[in-house]
Amino acid sequence: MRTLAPQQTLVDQVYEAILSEITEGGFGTDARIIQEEIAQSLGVSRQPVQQALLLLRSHGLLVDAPGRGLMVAPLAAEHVRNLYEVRGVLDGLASAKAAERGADAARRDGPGYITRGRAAVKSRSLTRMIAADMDFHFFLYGLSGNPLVAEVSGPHWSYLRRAMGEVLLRGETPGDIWDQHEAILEAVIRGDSAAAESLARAHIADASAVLSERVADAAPTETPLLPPARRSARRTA
Amino acid sequence: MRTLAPQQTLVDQVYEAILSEITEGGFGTDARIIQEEIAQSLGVSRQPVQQALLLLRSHGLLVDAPGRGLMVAPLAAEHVRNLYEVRGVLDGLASAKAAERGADAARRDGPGYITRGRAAVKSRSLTRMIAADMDFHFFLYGLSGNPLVAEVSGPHWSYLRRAMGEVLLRGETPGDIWDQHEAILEAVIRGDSAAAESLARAHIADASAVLSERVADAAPTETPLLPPARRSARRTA
DNA sequence: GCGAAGAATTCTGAATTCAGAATACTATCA
DNA sequence: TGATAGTATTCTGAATTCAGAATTCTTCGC
Repeated sequence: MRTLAPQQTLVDQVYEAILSEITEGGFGTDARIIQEEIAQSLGVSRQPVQQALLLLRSHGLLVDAPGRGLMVAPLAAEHVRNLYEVRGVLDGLASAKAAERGADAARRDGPGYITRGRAAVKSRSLTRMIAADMDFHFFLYGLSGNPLVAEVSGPHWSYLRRAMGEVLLRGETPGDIWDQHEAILEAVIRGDSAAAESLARAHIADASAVLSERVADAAPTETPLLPPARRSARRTA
Repeated sequence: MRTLAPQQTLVDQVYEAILSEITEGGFGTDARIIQEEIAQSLGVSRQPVQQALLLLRSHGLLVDAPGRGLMVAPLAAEHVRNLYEVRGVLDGLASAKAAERGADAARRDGPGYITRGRAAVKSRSLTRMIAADMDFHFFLYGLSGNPLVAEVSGPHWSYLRRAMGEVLLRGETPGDIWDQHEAILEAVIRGDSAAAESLARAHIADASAVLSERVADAAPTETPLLPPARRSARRTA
Protein backbone atom coordinates (compact mmCIF):
# COMPACT_ATOMS: atom_id res chain seq x y z
CA MET A 1 0.00 0.00 0.00
CA ARG A 2 1.17 3.49 -0.65
CA THR A 3 2.52 5.06 2.46
CA LEU A 4 0.79 8.36 2.05
CA ALA A 5 -1.12 10.62 -0.27
CA PRO A 6 1.29 13.53 -0.60
CA GLN A 7 -1.53 15.87 -1.65
CA GLN A 8 -0.04 19.12 -2.76
CA THR A 9 -0.74 22.03 -0.54
CA LEU A 10 -2.32 25.16 -1.96
CA VAL A 11 0.95 26.99 -1.57
CA ASP A 12 2.67 24.48 -3.82
CA GLN A 13 0.01 24.79 -6.46
CA VAL A 14 0.12 28.57 -6.37
CA TYR A 15 3.91 28.44 -6.52
CA GLU A 16 3.73 26.31 -9.63
CA ALA A 17 1.10 28.49 -11.23
CA ILE A 18 3.08 31.67 -10.70
CA LEU A 19 6.27 29.98 -11.82
CA SER A 20 4.64 28.89 -15.05
CA GLU A 21 3.37 32.37 -15.62
CA ILE A 22 6.84 33.76 -15.12
CA THR A 23 8.40 31.10 -17.31
CA GLU A 24 6.01 31.81 -20.11
CA GLY A 25 6.73 35.48 -19.96
CA GLY A 26 3.50 36.62 -18.36
CA PHE A 27 4.04 39.64 -16.13
CA GLY A 28 5.99 42.24 -18.08
CA THR A 29 9.52 42.77 -16.82
CA ASP A 30 8.55 46.02 -15.24
CA ALA A 31 5.11 45.11 -13.94
CA ARG A 32 4.69 44.75 -10.24
CA ILE A 33 3.23 41.68 -8.68
CA ILE A 34 -0.04 42.25 -6.87
CA GLN A 35 -1.04 39.62 -4.36
CA GLU A 36 -4.73 40.34 -4.64
CA GLU A 37 -4.78 40.02 -8.41
CA ILE A 38 -3.07 36.66 -8.35
CA ALA A 39 -5.29 35.46 -5.56
CA GLN A 40 -8.42 36.43 -7.46
CA SER A 41 -7.32 34.97 -10.75
CA LEU A 42 -6.50 31.68 -9.04
CA GLY A 43 -9.56 31.71 -6.87
CA VAL A 44 -7.76 31.48 -3.54
CA SER A 45 -7.16 33.84 -0.69
CA ARG A 46 -4.11 36.04 -0.38
CA GLN A 47 -2.57 33.88 2.30
CA PRO A 48 -1.20 31.06 0.14
CA VAL A 49 -0.26 33.57 -2.51
CA GLN A 50 1.82 35.53 -0.05
CA GLN A 51 3.63 32.39 1.06
CA ALA A 52 4.28 31.30 -2.48
CA LEU A 53 5.67 34.72 -3.31
CA LEU A 54 7.94 34.50 -0.29
CA LEU A 55 9.31 31.22 -1.58
CA LEU A 56 9.68 32.52 -5.09
CA ARG A 57 11.62 35.49 -3.77
CA SER A 58 13.85 33.29 -1.67
CA HIS A 59 14.53 31.26 -4.80
CA GLY A 60 15.57 34.32 -6.73
CA LEU A 61 12.71 34.33 -9.22
CA LEU A 62 11.28 37.50 -7.76
CA VAL A 63 13.10 40.47 -6.34
CA ASP A 64 12.11 43.32 -4.11
CA ALA A 65 11.40 46.53 -5.90
CA PRO A 66 11.73 48.64 -2.80
CA GLY A 67 8.70 50.76 -2.34
CA ARG A 68 6.66 48.95 -4.91
CA GLY A 69 6.54 45.37 -3.85
CA LEU A 70 7.87 42.52 -5.91
CA MET A 71 8.72 42.14 -9.54
CA VAL A 72 10.10 39.41 -11.75
CA ALA A 73 13.87 39.20 -11.46
CA PRO A 74 15.48 40.63 -14.57
CA LEU A 75 16.79 37.95 -16.87
CA ALA A 76 20.32 39.29 -16.80
CA ALA A 77 23.03 37.56 -18.80
CA GLU A 78 25.34 38.08 -15.87
CA HIS A 79 23.02 36.20 -13.59
CA VAL A 80 22.56 33.35 -16.03
CA ARG A 81 26.31 33.03 -16.26
CA ASN A 82 26.62 32.90 -12.48
CA LEU A 83 23.88 30.34 -12.35
CA TYR A 84 25.67 28.15 -14.81
CA GLU A 85 28.97 28.41 -13.00
CA VAL A 86 27.30 26.95 -9.98
CA ARG A 87 25.37 24.39 -11.93
CA GLY A 88 28.55 23.40 -13.73
CA VAL A 89 30.27 22.23 -10.58
CA LEU A 90 27.09 20.72 -9.18
CA ASP A 91 26.44 18.71 -12.32
CA GLY A 92 30.09 17.77 -12.35
CA LEU A 93 29.78 16.47 -8.83
CA ALA A 94 26.58 14.62 -9.59
CA SER A 95 28.08 12.94 -12.63
CA ALA A 96 31.22 11.93 -10.82
CA LYS A 97 29.29 10.42 -7.95
CA ALA A 98 26.85 8.79 -10.32
CA ALA A 99 29.80 7.08 -11.99
CA GLU A 100 30.99 5.84 -8.62
CA ARG A 101 27.69 4.72 -7.21
CA GLY A 102 25.11 4.40 -9.90
CA ALA A 103 26.71 2.82 -12.96
CA ASP A 104 24.31 -0.09 -13.00
CA ALA A 105 21.20 2.01 -12.71
CA ALA A 106 22.60 4.30 -15.39
CA ARG A 107 23.06 1.39 -17.76
CA ARG A 108 19.54 0.22 -17.10
CA ASP A 109 17.55 3.46 -17.19
CA GLY A 110 19.83 5.96 -18.85
CA PRO A 111 19.28 5.15 -22.53
CA GLY A 112 15.55 5.71 -22.11
CA TYR A 113 16.17 9.31 -21.16
CA ILE A 114 18.33 9.85 -24.20
CA THR A 115 15.68 8.39 -26.46
CA ARG A 116 12.97 10.52 -24.97
CA GLY A 117 15.17 13.55 -25.23
CA ARG A 118 15.79 13.12 -28.91
CA ALA A 119 12.11 12.51 -29.46
CA ALA A 120 11.32 15.74 -27.66
CA VAL A 121 13.67 17.65 -29.92
CA LYS A 122 11.99 16.12 -32.95
CA SER A 123 8.58 17.09 -31.62
CA ARG A 124 9.70 20.72 -31.49
CA SER A 125 7.57 21.17 -28.38
CA LEU A 126 9.17 23.71 -26.14
CA THR A 127 7.71 22.27 -23.00
CA ARG A 128 8.79 18.74 -23.83
CA MET A 129 12.31 19.79 -24.67
CA ILE A 130 12.75 21.58 -21.41
CA ALA A 131 11.13 18.76 -19.49
CA ALA A 132 13.37 16.16 -21.13
CA ASP A 133 16.46 18.15 -20.32
CA MET A 134 15.42 18.53 -16.72
CA ASP A 135 14.53 14.88 -16.47
CA PHE A 136 17.93 13.79 -17.64
CA HIS A 137 19.80 16.02 -15.27
CA PHE A 138 17.63 15.10 -12.32
CA PHE A 139 18.15 11.47 -13.24
CA LEU A 140 21.87 12.07 -12.79
CA TYR A 141 21.25 13.90 -9.53
CA GLY A 142 19.35 10.90 -8.33
CA LEU A 143 22.11 8.51 -9.33
CA SER A 144 24.63 10.57 -7.42
CA GLY A 145 23.15 9.34 -4.17
CA ASN A 146 23.40 12.85 -2.78
CA PRO A 147 19.95 14.36 -2.40
CA LEU A 148 21.41 17.76 -1.70
CA VAL A 149 22.46 18.22 -5.28
CA ALA A 150 18.90 18.10 -6.49
CA GLU A 151 17.75 20.16 -3.57
CA VAL A 152 20.25 22.92 -4.23
CA SER A 153 19.71 22.91 -7.97
CA GLY A 154 15.94 22.86 -7.76
CA PRO A 155 15.31 26.56 -7.41
CA HIS A 156 17.88 27.30 -10.07
CA TRP A 157 16.01 25.18 -12.52
CA SER A 158 12.93 27.27 -11.96
CA TYR A 159 14.91 30.20 -13.17
CA LEU A 160 16.61 28.34 -15.98
CA ARG A 161 13.34 27.07 -17.32
CA ARG A 162 12.50 30.66 -17.99
CA ALA A 163 15.81 31.45 -19.67
CA MET A 164 15.62 28.26 -21.72
CA GLY A 165 12.12 29.08 -22.79
CA GLU A 166 13.29 32.44 -23.97
CA VAL A 167 16.10 30.93 -25.98
CA LEU A 168 14.28 27.95 -27.42
CA LEU A 169 11.44 30.22 -28.46
CA ARG A 170 13.79 31.83 -30.94
CA GLY A 171 14.23 28.58 -32.78
CA GLU A 172 17.58 27.72 -31.30
CA THR A 173 17.36 23.94 -30.91
CA PRO A 174 20.81 22.63 -30.35
CA GLY A 175 20.37 18.97 -31.11
CA ASP A 176 23.90 18.22 -30.05
CA ILE A 177 23.07 18.66 -26.38
CA TRP A 178 21.78 15.12 -26.54
CA ASP A 179 25.07 13.97 -27.97
CA GLN A 180 26.70 15.55 -24.98
CA HIS A 181 24.22 13.96 -22.64
CA GLU A 182 24.93 10.63 -24.22
CA ALA A 183 28.66 11.06 -23.75
CA ILE A 184 28.16 11.85 -20.09
CA LEU A 185 25.95 8.85 -19.66
CA GLU A 186 28.52 6.58 -21.26
CA ALA A 187 31.22 7.81 -18.93
CA VAL A 188 28.92 7.20 -15.98
CA ILE A 189 28.17 3.68 -17.19
CA ARG A 190 31.89 2.99 -17.54
CA GLY A 191 32.32 4.17 -13.98
CA ASP A 192 34.82 6.74 -15.16
CA SER A 193 34.10 9.49 -12.67
CA ALA A 194 36.83 11.84 -13.81
CA ALA A 195 35.60 11.77 -17.41
CA ALA A 196 31.99 12.09 -16.31
CA GLU A 197 32.80 15.15 -14.25
CA SER A 198 34.73 16.96 -16.92
CA LEU A 199 32.23 16.11 -19.63
CA ALA A 200 29.42 17.43 -17.47
CA ARG A 201 31.27 20.61 -16.72
CA ALA A 202 32.06 21.11 -20.38
CA HIS A 203 28.44 20.50 -21.26
CA ILE A 204 27.25 23.14 -18.85
CA ALA A 205 29.90 25.61 -19.92
CA ASP A 206 28.69 25.12 -23.45
CA ALA A 207 25.09 25.69 -22.55
CA SER A 208 26.08 28.71 -20.53
CA ALA A 209 27.80 30.32 -23.48
CA VAL A 210 24.81 29.84 -25.74
CA LEU A 211 22.20 30.87 -23.22
CA SER A 212 23.83 33.90 -21.74
CA GLU A 213 24.63 35.25 -25.16
CA ARG A 214 21.06 34.82 -26.33
CA VAL A 215 19.70 36.28 -23.14
CA ALA A 216 21.82 39.36 -23.65
CA ASP A 217 20.23 39.78 -27.08
CA ALA A 218 16.76 39.02 -25.86
CA ALA A 219 16.69 41.23 -22.83
CA PRO A 220 15.44 44.41 -24.49
CA THR A 221 12.74 42.75 -26.58
CA GLU A 222 10.99 41.13 -23.65
CA THR A 223 7.26 41.23 -24.38
CA PRO A 224 4.50 41.09 -21.80
CA LEU A 225 2.27 38.40 -23.25
CA LEU A 226 -0.44 39.06 -20.74
CA PRO A 227 -1.28 42.65 -19.94
CA PRO A 228 -1.18 43.33 -16.21
CA ALA A 229 -4.78 42.14 -16.03
CA ARG A 230 -6.19 45.10 -14.28
CA ARG A 231 -9.41 44.41 -12.46
CA SER A 232 -12.06 44.00 -15.12
CA ALA A 233 -15.08 44.55 -12.91
CA ARG A 234 -15.61 48.11 -11.83
CA ARG A 235 -17.43 48.83 -8.69
CA THR A 236 -20.98 49.81 -9.55
CA ALA A 237 -21.19 53.49 -8.61
CA MET B 1 21.44 59.73 1.34
CA ARG B 2 20.69 56.11 2.02
CA THR B 3 18.28 54.74 -0.49
CA LEU B 4 16.12 52.94 1.95
CA ALA B 5 15.75 51.67 5.46
CA PRO B 6 15.66 47.91 4.85
CA GLN B 7 13.85 47.30 8.18
CA GLN B 8 13.72 43.61 8.78
CA THR B 9 10.32 42.10 8.48
CA LEU B 10 8.92 40.00 11.27
CA VAL B 11 9.32 36.89 9.17
CA ASP B 12 13.06 37.52 8.91
CA GLN B 13 13.40 38.01 12.62
CA VAL B 14 11.45 34.87 13.37
CA TYR B 15 13.52 32.97 10.82
CA GLU B 16 16.72 34.08 12.53
CA ALA B 17 15.39 33.24 15.97
CA ILE B 18 14.38 29.74 14.98
CA LEU B 19 17.63 29.21 13.12
CA SER B 20 19.63 30.16 16.21
CA GLU B 21 17.57 27.81 18.29
CA ILE B 22 18.24 24.98 15.86
CA THR B 23 21.93 25.80 15.65
CA GLU B 24 22.32 25.80 19.39
CA GLY B 25 20.63 22.46 19.66
CA GLY B 26 17.35 23.61 21.12
CA PHE B 27 14.51 21.38 19.95
CA GLY B 28 15.50 17.79 20.57
CA THR B 29 16.16 15.81 17.44
CA ASP B 30 12.88 14.02 17.75
CA ALA B 31 10.71 16.87 18.96
CA ARG B 32 8.17 18.26 16.61
CA ILE B 33 7.92 21.92 15.85
CA ILE B 34 4.71 23.53 17.03
CA GLN B 35 3.82 26.82 15.41
CA GLU B 36 1.78 28.04 18.33
CA GLU B 37 4.54 27.43 20.85
CA ILE B 38 7.06 29.34 18.83
CA ALA B 39 4.64 32.15 18.21
CA GLN B 40 3.88 32.48 21.88
CA SER B 41 7.48 32.33 23.00
CA LEU B 42 8.39 35.04 20.51
CA GLY B 43 5.32 37.10 21.17
CA VAL B 44 4.01 37.16 17.61
CA SER B 45 1.12 35.58 15.82
CA ARG B 46 1.33 32.27 14.02
CA GLN B 47 1.32 33.92 10.62
CA PRO B 48 4.96 35.04 10.47
CA VAL B 49 6.01 31.84 12.19
CA GLN B 50 4.33 29.76 9.55
CA GLN B 51 6.07 31.68 6.80
CA ALA B 52 9.45 31.41 8.49
CA LEU B 53 8.97 27.67 8.88
CA LEU B 54 8.11 27.42 5.21
CA LEU B 55 11.38 29.11 4.37
CA LEU B 56 13.36 26.99 6.80
CA ARG B 57 11.90 23.88 5.26
CA SER B 58 12.67 25.05 1.77
CA HIS B 59 16.25 25.60 2.95
CA GLY B 60 16.54 22.09 4.26
CA LEU B 61 16.89 22.95 7.94
CA LEU B 62 13.53 21.43 8.70
CA VAL B 63 11.93 18.38 7.19
CA ASP B 64 8.42 17.07 6.99
CA ALA B 65 7.61 14.36 9.44
CA PRO B 66 4.55 13.20 7.56
CA GLY B 67 1.57 13.14 9.78
CA ARG B 68 3.23 15.03 12.55
CA GLY B 69 4.32 18.32 11.10
CA LEU B 70 7.90 19.49 10.95
CA MET B 71 11.05 18.51 12.77
CA VAL B 72 14.68 19.50 12.72
CA ALA B 73 16.57 17.76 9.96
CA PRO B 74 18.59 14.99 11.55
CA LEU B 75 22.28 15.68 12.05
CA ALA B 76 23.25 12.47 10.35
CA ALA B 77 26.82 11.69 9.40
CA GLU B 78 25.47 10.79 6.01
CA HIS B 79 23.95 14.20 5.64
CA VAL B 80 27.06 16.00 6.77
CA ARG B 81 29.01 14.06 4.19
CA ASN B 82 26.57 15.05 1.50
CA LEU B 83 26.75 18.62 2.64
CA TYR B 84 30.50 18.60 2.36
CA GLU B 85 30.44 17.06 -1.08
CA VAL B 86 28.41 20.00 -2.25
CA ARG B 87 30.43 22.50 -0.32
CA GLY B 88 33.59 20.98 -1.72
CA VAL B 89 32.74 21.80 -5.30
CA LEU B 90 31.28 25.17 -4.38
CA ASP B 91 34.38 26.19 -2.47
CA GLY B 92 36.45 24.86 -5.31
CA LEU B 93 34.55 27.03 -7.73
CA ALA B 94 34.80 30.06 -5.48
CA SER B 95 38.55 29.63 -5.06
CA ALA B 96 39.13 29.17 -8.76
CA LYS B 97 37.11 32.23 -9.66
CA ALA B 98 38.73 34.20 -6.87
CA ALA B 99 42.10 33.40 -8.37
CA GLU B 100 40.91 34.64 -11.73
CA ARG B 101 39.17 37.77 -10.61
CA GLY B 102 40.20 38.72 -7.12
CA ALA B 103 43.93 38.14 -6.76
CA ASP B 104 44.62 41.75 -5.83
CA ALA B 105 41.93 41.96 -3.22
CA ALA B 106 43.11 38.63 -1.86
CA ARG B 107 46.65 39.95 -1.49
CA ARG B 108 45.39 43.04 0.28
CA ASP B 109 42.79 41.63 2.66
CA GLY B 110 43.51 37.91 2.81
CA PRO B 111 46.35 37.81 5.33
CA GLY B 112 44.19 39.59 7.88
CA TYR B 113 41.73 36.73 7.85
CA ILE B 114 44.52 34.21 8.41
CA THR B 115 45.86 36.19 11.33
CA ARG B 116 42.47 36.51 12.94
CA GLY B 117 41.84 32.84 12.39
CA ARG B 118 44.98 31.75 14.17
CA ALA B 119 44.17 34.15 16.98
CA ALA B 120 40.74 32.61 17.29
CA VAL B 121 42.25 29.15 17.62
CA LYS B 122 44.58 30.43 20.32
CA SER B 123 41.66 31.96 22.17
CA ARG B 124 39.98 28.57 22.31
CA SER B 125 36.65 30.29 21.97
CA LEU B 126 34.27 28.07 20.12
CA THR B 127 32.22 30.92 18.74
CA ARG B 128 35.26 32.81 17.52
CA MET B 129 36.72 29.76 15.81
CA ILE B 130 33.54 29.08 13.92
CA ALA B 131 33.11 32.74 13.06
CA ALA B 132 36.68 33.02 11.78
CA ASP B 133 36.25 29.96 9.62
CA MET B 134 33.03 31.28 8.17
CA ASP B 135 34.56 34.69 7.62
CA PHE B 136 37.42 33.28 5.61
CA HIS B 137 35.24 31.17 3.40
CA PHE B 138 32.76 33.96 2.79
CA PHE B 139 35.68 36.20 1.98
CA LEU B 140 36.56 33.76 -0.78
CA TYR B 141 32.96 33.62 -1.92
CA GLY B 142 32.97 37.37 -2.19
CA LEU B 143 36.19 37.39 -4.18
CA SER B 144 34.72 34.91 -6.63
CA GLY B 145 32.48 37.62 -8.01
CA ASN B 146 29.60 35.15 -8.11
CA PRO B 147 27.04 36.07 -5.47
CA LEU B 148 25.22 32.79 -5.99
CA VAL B 149 27.96 30.83 -4.30
CA ALA B 150 27.40 32.60 -1.02
CA GLU B 151 23.67 32.46 -1.50
CA VAL B 152 23.64 28.73 -2.07
CA SER B 153 26.06 28.00 0.73
CA GLY B 154 24.33 30.23 3.24
CA PRO B 155 21.72 27.80 4.46
CA HIS B 156 24.28 25.03 4.58
CA TRP B 157 26.45 27.04 6.88
CA SER B 158 23.56 27.38 9.27
CA TYR B 159 23.56 23.64 9.43
CA LEU B 160 27.32 23.27 9.57
CA ARG B 161 27.62 25.73 12.40
CA ARG B 162 25.67 23.24 14.39
CA ALA B 163 27.82 20.31 13.39
CA MET B 164 31.03 22.22 13.94
CA GLY B 165 29.91 23.30 17.36
CA GLU B 166 29.30 19.70 18.24
CA VAL B 167 32.76 18.67 17.07
CA LEU B 168 34.79 21.55 18.41
CA LEU B 169 33.11 21.10 21.76
CA ARG B 170 34.95 17.80 22.12
CA GLY B 171 38.30 19.53 22.08
CA GLU B 172 39.11 18.71 18.51
CA THR B 173 40.90 21.89 17.38
CA PRO B 174 42.71 21.13 14.18
CA GLY B 175 45.14 23.99 13.98
CA ASP B 176 46.26 22.91 10.57
CA ILE B 177 43.05 24.07 8.95
CA TRP B 178 44.61 27.51 8.96
CA ASP B 179 47.68 26.13 7.20
CA GLN B 180 45.30 24.85 4.56
CA HIS B 181 43.50 28.16 4.39
CA GLU B 182 46.82 29.90 3.94
CA ALA B 183 47.78 27.58 1.10
CA ILE B 184 44.51 28.29 -0.67
CA LEU B 185 44.98 32.00 -0.22
CA GLU B 186 48.47 31.85 -1.66
CA ALA B 187 47.24 30.04 -4.73
CA VAL B 188 44.53 32.66 -5.16
CA ILE B 189 47.06 35.45 -4.85
CA ARG B 190 49.25 33.78 -7.45
CA GLY B 191 46.22 33.65 -9.71
CA ASP B 192 46.64 29.90 -10.01
CA SER B 193 43.02 28.89 -10.31
CA ALA B 194 43.62 25.19 -10.86
CA ALA B 195 45.72 24.93 -7.72
CA ALA B 196 43.26 27.02 -5.75
CA GLU B 197 40.41 24.79 -6.76
CA SER B 198 42.09 21.53 -5.92
CA LEU B 199 43.46 22.84 -2.63
CA ALA B 200 40.01 24.03 -1.64
CA ARG B 201 38.44 20.72 -2.53
CA ALA B 202 41.07 18.84 -0.62
CA HIS B 203 40.56 21.09 2.37
CA ILE B 204 36.84 20.43 2.41
CA ALA B 205 37.31 16.71 1.92
CA ASP B 206 39.60 16.77 4.92
CA ALA B 207 37.13 18.64 7.05
CA SER B 208 34.39 16.31 5.90
CA ALA B 209 36.27 13.25 7.04
CA VAL B 210 36.87 14.66 10.49
CA LEU B 211 33.41 16.08 11.00
CA SER B 212 31.30 13.25 9.73
CA GLU B 213 33.27 10.77 11.76
CA ARG B 214 32.81 12.81 14.90
CA VAL B 215 29.16 13.39 14.19
CA ALA B 216 28.65 9.68 13.89
CA ASP B 217 30.08 9.31 17.37
CA ALA B 218 28.14 12.20 18.74
CA ALA B 219 24.76 11.38 17.33
CA PRO B 220 23.49 9.18 20.14
CA THR B 221 24.43 11.65 22.89
CA GLU B 222 22.44 14.49 21.40
CA THR B 223 20.83 16.35 24.28
CA PRO B 224 17.72 18.48 24.05
CA LEU B 225 18.93 21.61 25.82
CA LEU B 226 15.44 23.00 26.03
CA PRO B 227 12.65 20.67 26.96
CA PRO B 228 9.71 20.89 24.57
CA ALA B 229 8.46 23.81 26.63
CA ARG B 230 4.99 22.61 27.10
CA ARG B 231 2.55 25.36 27.87
CA SER B 232 3.37 26.48 31.38
CA ALA B 233 0.15 28.34 32.09
CA ARG B 234 -2.84 26.16 32.61
CA ARG B 235 -6.25 27.43 31.88
CA THR B 236 -7.89 28.41 35.18
CA ALA B 237 -10.68 25.90 35.58
C1' DG C 1 1.12 76.70 -16.03
C1' DC C 2 4.06 74.55 -12.69
C1' DG C 3 5.10 72.94 -8.17
C1' DA C 4 4.06 71.52 -3.56
C1' DA C 5 1.03 70.08 0.17
C1' DG C 6 -2.66 67.28 1.54
C1' DA C 7 -6.15 63.77 1.02
C1' DA C 8 -7.65 59.43 -0.75
C1' DT C 9 -6.69 55.04 -2.50
C1' DT C 10 -4.24 50.86 -2.57
C1' DC C 11 -1.31 47.42 -1.23
C1' DT C 12 1.27 44.79 2.03
C1' DG C 13 2.45 42.72 6.63
C1' DA C 14 0.40 40.82 10.52
C1' DA C 15 -3.38 39.16 13.57
C1' DT C 16 -7.41 36.62 14.22
C1' DT C 17 -10.71 33.28 13.01
C1' DC C 18 -12.44 29.08 10.84
C1' DA C 19 -12.56 24.32 9.20
C1' DG C 20 -10.61 19.93 8.48
C1' DA C 21 -7.50 16.18 9.56
C1' DA C 22 -4.62 13.56 12.42
C1' DT C 23 -3.36 11.86 16.92
C1' DA C 24 -4.16 10.39 21.46
C1' DC C 25 -7.09 8.92 24.91
C1' DT C 26 -10.89 6.21 26.87
C1' DA C 27 -14.22 2.93 27.35
C1' DT C 28 -16.29 -1.29 26.10
C1' DC C 29 -16.31 -5.97 24.66
C1' DA C 30 -14.20 -10.41 23.84
C1' DT D 1 -6.09 -8.40 30.00
C1' DG D 2 -5.82 -6.99 25.27
C1' DA D 3 -7.84 -5.05 21.23
C1' DT D 4 -10.92 -2.13 18.84
C1' DA D 5 -14.22 1.48 18.22
C1' DG D 6 -15.57 5.93 19.42
C1' DT D 7 -14.66 10.47 21.23
C1' DA D 8 -12.03 14.47 22.33
C1' DT D 9 -8.08 17.26 21.74
C1' DT D 10 -4.75 19.52 19.11
C1' DC D 11 -2.45 21.24 15.31
C1' DT D 12 -2.11 22.86 10.69
C1' DG D 13 -3.70 25.05 6.25
C1' DA D 14 -6.49 28.58 4.63
C1' DA D 15 -9.69 32.58 4.83
C1' DT D 16 -10.89 36.86 6.65
C1' DT D 17 -10.01 41.02 8.98
C1' DC D 18 -7.20 44.85 10.66
C1' DA D 19 -3.70 48.47 10.70
C1' DG D 20 0.06 50.92 8.79
C1' DA D 21 2.77 52.68 5.02
C1' DA D 22 3.51 54.07 0.41
C1' DT D 23 1.89 55.96 -3.84
C1' DT D 24 -0.93 58.64 -6.55
C1' DC D 25 -4.31 61.99 -7.46
C1' DT D 26 -6.22 66.46 -6.53
C1' DT D 27 -6.23 71.03 -5.23
C1' DC D 28 -4.30 75.27 -3.85
C1' DG D 29 -0.83 78.80 -4.22
C1' DC D 30 2.71 81.19 -6.73
